[in-house]
Amino acid sequence: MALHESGQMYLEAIYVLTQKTTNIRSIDVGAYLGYSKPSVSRAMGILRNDGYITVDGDGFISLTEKGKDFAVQLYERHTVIANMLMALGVDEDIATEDACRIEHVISDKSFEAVKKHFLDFKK
Amino acid sequence: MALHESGQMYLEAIYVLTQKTTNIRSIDVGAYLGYSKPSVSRAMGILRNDGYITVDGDGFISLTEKGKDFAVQLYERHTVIANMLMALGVDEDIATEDACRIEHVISDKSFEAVKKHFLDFKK
DNA sequence: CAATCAAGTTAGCCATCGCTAACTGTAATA
DNA sequence: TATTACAGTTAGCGATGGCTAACTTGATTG
Repeated sequence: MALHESGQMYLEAIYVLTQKTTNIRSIDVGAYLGYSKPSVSRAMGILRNDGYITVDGDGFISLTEKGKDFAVQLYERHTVIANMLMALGVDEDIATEDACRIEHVISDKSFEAVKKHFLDFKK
Repeated sequence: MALHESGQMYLEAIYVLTQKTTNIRSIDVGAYLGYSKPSVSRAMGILRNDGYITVDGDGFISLTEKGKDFAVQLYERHTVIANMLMALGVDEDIATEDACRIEHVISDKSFEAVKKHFLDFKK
């Protein structure tokens, strides 16, 4: 099954946290996103069930190949969109919030077009 | 109450239809959006309740001042975002679909920044 | 050793927003 | 006039995805 928007948010959070620290657990994901334990628990069940993450006996979360591929793509979208907005003069916090929402709804084609333009624009 | 994303979609549809034809009814909105009669009926109830539209005895829908202001803003976002994507080489149908989703999630500040850049870029 | 705390899960509520089925009421038509 | 068609509404289902309350379980600590 394809990931819904909320699943993508959780996956990206896991990826970001994994870059900073090793040994990530559900509680850390919840703290990062500002969500309750049961919400995270359910989401982790779905991500695990769909093969995006694995969870070991101590509750530590790892991204599978599939999960990491997806998260890396999402995170690239996030950073490109946020950087583009900031380059146009938008404050970092607003650019980040907007990137968080736009990254889930923009098509591959539009994203690639925006990215290409932004790279040219920076020159 | 602030309009949710679906309410914004209905409002924009009403606005677009009103530009083309007068005497718009729920059935036309449903046909335009591809939604069922009950879905439109509920949405119209919410828009009417929140003061975005009025509905006369024959079921004809009119935008209130508040509704029109909102719809015009939304539609401007839609056209600017779609035109921008097309200017970057995205096909019209994809640009339109993406604009439909992005217009509901982008902040005022980011939209204004994108719009300004796009106007400069066109020169 | 008992009490407490931390992490996770289960059960179940609520809102949004699609849907179908089935009803009402009015207008057109055979 | 009786029937049919059309527009709208009501009732209620199902998915997503937040939440609280309350439980389990294991580790820590007084």
